[in-house]
Amino acid sequence: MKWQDLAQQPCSVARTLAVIGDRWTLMILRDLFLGANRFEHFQQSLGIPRTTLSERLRLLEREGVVRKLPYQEKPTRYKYRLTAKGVDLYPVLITLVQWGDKYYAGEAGPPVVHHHKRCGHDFSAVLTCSECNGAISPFETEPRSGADYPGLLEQRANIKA
Amino acid sequence: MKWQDLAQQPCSVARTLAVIGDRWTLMILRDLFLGANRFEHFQQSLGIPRTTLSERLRLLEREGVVRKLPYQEKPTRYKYRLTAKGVDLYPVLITLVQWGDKYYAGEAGPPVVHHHKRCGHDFSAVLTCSECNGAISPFETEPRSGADYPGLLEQRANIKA
DNA sequence: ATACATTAATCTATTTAATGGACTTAGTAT
DNA sequence: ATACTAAGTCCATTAAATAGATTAATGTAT
Repeated sequence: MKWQDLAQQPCSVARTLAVIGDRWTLMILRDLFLGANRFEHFQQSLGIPRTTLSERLRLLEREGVVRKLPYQEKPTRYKYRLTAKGVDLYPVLITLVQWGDKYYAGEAGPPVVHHHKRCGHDFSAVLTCSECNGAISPFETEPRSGADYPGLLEQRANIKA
Repeated sequence: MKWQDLAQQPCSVARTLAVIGDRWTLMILRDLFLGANRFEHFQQSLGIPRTTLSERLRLLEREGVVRKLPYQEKPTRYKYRLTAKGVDLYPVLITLVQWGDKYYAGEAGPPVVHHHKRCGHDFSAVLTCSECNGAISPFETEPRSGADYPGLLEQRANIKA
């Protein structure tokens, strides 16, 4: 099965990965969250091949994750800015960072720390429940089929331990 | 620049993506969190080429994200189980799901909802600050260079708006 | 004027990775 | 004996990634 076909599945992970589930794309998003916004910035910061960068930016723009904005005339040149939809990927990037910090930081500690300007402390992000505000542990949650997808999980449930 | 070289960078995003930053790998992790654990499960559930699946599982095992456990003798056959390190990827998967739910669920609503057994409600996950417990907005945070990486961000800071 | 510099790409040839299908191995069931 | 299962591996084909050169539209320095 080809990759693209997976994106047609009724699965929010698959659909999300069809847009951003690529190493370079996620690195571009990292740079965007750190303030980079121009083609040359991404290219130099990441060493990404120009063709690949061009193709990825086009996809992100088509999907409304970034928007091209002119920053000068004659010749008109564009920078890339995260849209609201793009900014909504912040939790994905933060959770990726934290896993890397925990398992791959080594002796030197995390290369980047995250500061919460509101409270004035360096923080780590904690997943909490929208309903009870308690911290979420994967052992206390379970996936359930959505209203319009009866039996979706049951299909996978005939899985032996 | 090749992919692998990026993983050498002092960046927790890059290092994390070197392990799990691949579409198939993240889909395999999705299946693991839904309870799948055998080679044939992943292959049939995802339609992934067997060579690719084999290679990805080997990498996940090598990195300690999953562990191979025998589930029968004669012939000995193995299933895959998330390690503690693997379970720690739960926040990544949940945030990916939620972004997909928000932007790609369509009319029918999310295909899967997440239930918090502890409080008895379907929930969405909210990122909160470990220090003040407030919800985290990307507009109220800033990245700072880690103690042993002075100037790391400043290198990227000569970026014009 | 001419040459050089910038920026954002694109074009092309080469290298690398993904894909699909058949095959293997060790055992069980008919 | 034959068929079947599970977890892979092997191999030929196809697609994607990569590196390097080139382009286009300007502006700046000599």
